[in-house]
Amino acid sequence: MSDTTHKRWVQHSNAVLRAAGLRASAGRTAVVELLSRQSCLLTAQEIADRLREEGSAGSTATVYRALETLHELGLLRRFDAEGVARYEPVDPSGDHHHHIVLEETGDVVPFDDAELERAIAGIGQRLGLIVTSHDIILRGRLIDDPPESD
Amino acid sequence: MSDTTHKRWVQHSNAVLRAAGLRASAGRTAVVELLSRQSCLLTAQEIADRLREEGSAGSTATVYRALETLHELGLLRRFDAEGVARYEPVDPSGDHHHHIVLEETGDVVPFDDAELERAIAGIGQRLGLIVTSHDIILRGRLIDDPPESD
DNA sequence: GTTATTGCAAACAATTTGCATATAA
DNA sequence: TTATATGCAAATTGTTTGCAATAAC
Repeated sequence: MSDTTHKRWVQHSNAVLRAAGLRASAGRTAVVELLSRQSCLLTAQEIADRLREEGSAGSTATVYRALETLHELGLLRRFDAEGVARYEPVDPSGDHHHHIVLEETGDVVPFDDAELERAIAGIGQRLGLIVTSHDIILRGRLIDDPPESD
Repeated sequence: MSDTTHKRWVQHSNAVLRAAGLRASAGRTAVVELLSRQSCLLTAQEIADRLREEGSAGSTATVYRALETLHELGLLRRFDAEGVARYEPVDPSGDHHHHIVLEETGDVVPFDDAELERAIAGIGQRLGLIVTSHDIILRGRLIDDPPESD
């Protein structure tokens, strides 16, 4: 996400929160701020740690509560993997990406692919249902990397 | 999966386990048996409960250990969602399906879609990497269902 | 016999919750 | 003011592990 997109997401989030009757409180605001700077997956712990590092408020409980609220309001996307949840901002313009986990390193790399989106868009009709969201995680490696040999 | 496929998976699993130097022990065998009958996602707890119901061996620890082993050997697929892991057999013929979570009920329905598979198959080349596996979860509702209104 | 496997209970890790206090509106 | 938000600590939930007893091969 571009710098402008970050700001737009913060504003959008604030608007949605206000509209839901919630307040611009310190803890939640700090979480929104932090997430807006980070375009890709963060865990609750990582968020809590960083907030504490930079001196912002943010107890574990507050971070978890903020993430739950933001997720419910559709402002965050959530991924569950290996027993931990990770979150990232949802671009209000509708843009989104997916993730591929590199098997060598465990790194998570965002990607997007028009062909894939097209296929997903058609699934609803083919199966007779309304698809409201989708999560896709690929696993693989860079083409140059040697295959695993442990 | 058909009845025959179930049996094939059990046999395949047993072969792989033996090849890995592991024994045909009671607990793990019961887990394999149970999973072969259930083609779709089960949690460790569900497995442990069912085993106990039907009188088979199966402490929590054994179930978790069996699932870990089977997953490592590529015999199971694992999905993380809402803080719980779910497992299902991997069809040795390479067939696989994906899942859609119905938002009304939480039910998980398996589906597969050739178009989607085709898109995924092409992603590797388009992005310059080797995709070794993929997990896809859709969320949505049946076309007749009324949209949520809470 | 030797080595893998089991079950129990204790240990863990991620997340949630109760409650009294602080704070935005 | 008054309802929302916070922080702490305790409680839950899902999963892992140490260890002595047991079962496969």
